[in-house]
Amino acid sequence: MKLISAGETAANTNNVSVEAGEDLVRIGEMAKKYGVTLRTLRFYEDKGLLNPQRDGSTRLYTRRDKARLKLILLGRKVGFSLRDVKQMMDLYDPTGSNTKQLRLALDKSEKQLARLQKQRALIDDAINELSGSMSAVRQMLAERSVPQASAAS
Amino acid sequence: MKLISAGETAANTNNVSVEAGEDLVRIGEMAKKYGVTLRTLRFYEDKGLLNPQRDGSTRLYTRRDKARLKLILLGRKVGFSLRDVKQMMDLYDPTGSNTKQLRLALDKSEKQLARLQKQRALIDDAINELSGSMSAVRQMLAERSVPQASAAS
DNA sequence: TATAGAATTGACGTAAACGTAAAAGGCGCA
DNA sequence: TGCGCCTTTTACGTTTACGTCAATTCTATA
Repeated sequence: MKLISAGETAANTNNVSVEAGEDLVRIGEMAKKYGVTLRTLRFYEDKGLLNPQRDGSTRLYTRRDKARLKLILLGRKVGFSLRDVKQMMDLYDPTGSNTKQLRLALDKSEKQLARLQKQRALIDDAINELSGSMSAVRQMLAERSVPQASAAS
Repeated sequence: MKLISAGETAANTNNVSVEAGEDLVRIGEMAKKYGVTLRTLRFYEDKGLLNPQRDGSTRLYTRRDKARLKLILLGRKVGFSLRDVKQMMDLYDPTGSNTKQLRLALDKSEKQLARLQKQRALIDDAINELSGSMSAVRQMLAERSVPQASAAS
């Protein structure tokens, strides 16, 4: 219902990867490929973690975006917040040695490792506490189901 | 600025525990005693987990409330939600054997234990993954700081 | 060309456990 | 009588990572 010049139409329609073997994918394929939802990809973009190209309004993800997404997912897996991930990725400079980025990543990793170990300890505590009260409860239930032979000791 | 009968005033003022050795405490003391905030106590009450008496509008916590609060805190410590805690406490019947309550508690505990163990496994994974990438990063930084004698393998 | 299937932006909703004012009432004490 | 402290209720704010519509537009295909 909108008139578009033939040139534009020809350039944008159909064949998605026309410029090079750039291997561009749209959001649906991207989501499927990495097991995330469309919402997630848009959210990451909104937070400045991804920057897909656009064909008109359609997002086109390059292999650069794929690499970044992999990093994001790894980061999330080990418990980094998206802020942390962004902060680390923002330091990436394709022309430099990225020493600063690596140092930051190492620094954050050490802290996160400490957090994880603390969490582990907390969970262990909880497990122990819970196991303890569970056997107490089992005790009570057992005594209750055998009301005979009680009274002493 | 509001007229209150002398009787009421005499009955409500000053000495808080006048009825018996009931050992009633107000919210401030209660909070201090258990290391929680006022907001938390009111929140728990709002959620039906606590039911302090009232002296006018002032909350007065009995030892029953203290026992319940201890349970709540224990529950939170081992990872139960307030909903879970409430569900279990709601089954408490001071006249019965509470078998149902114990069974429910045991059931929930088993599930929670499973969750905790799963979490522990996840954290272990994360720790391993993180340690791995940390040593990789350390590698890169080490190579970078010794740029001499490079080129071959 | 009609229609189903993607994709877009925008915006409110969710979960959990409180935090944080705001405005006001009641208490003892000097 | 004024001050300061404790307490009350009400209600919106916080955090994180999205979920879930809704209204539209685009695109491919039959």
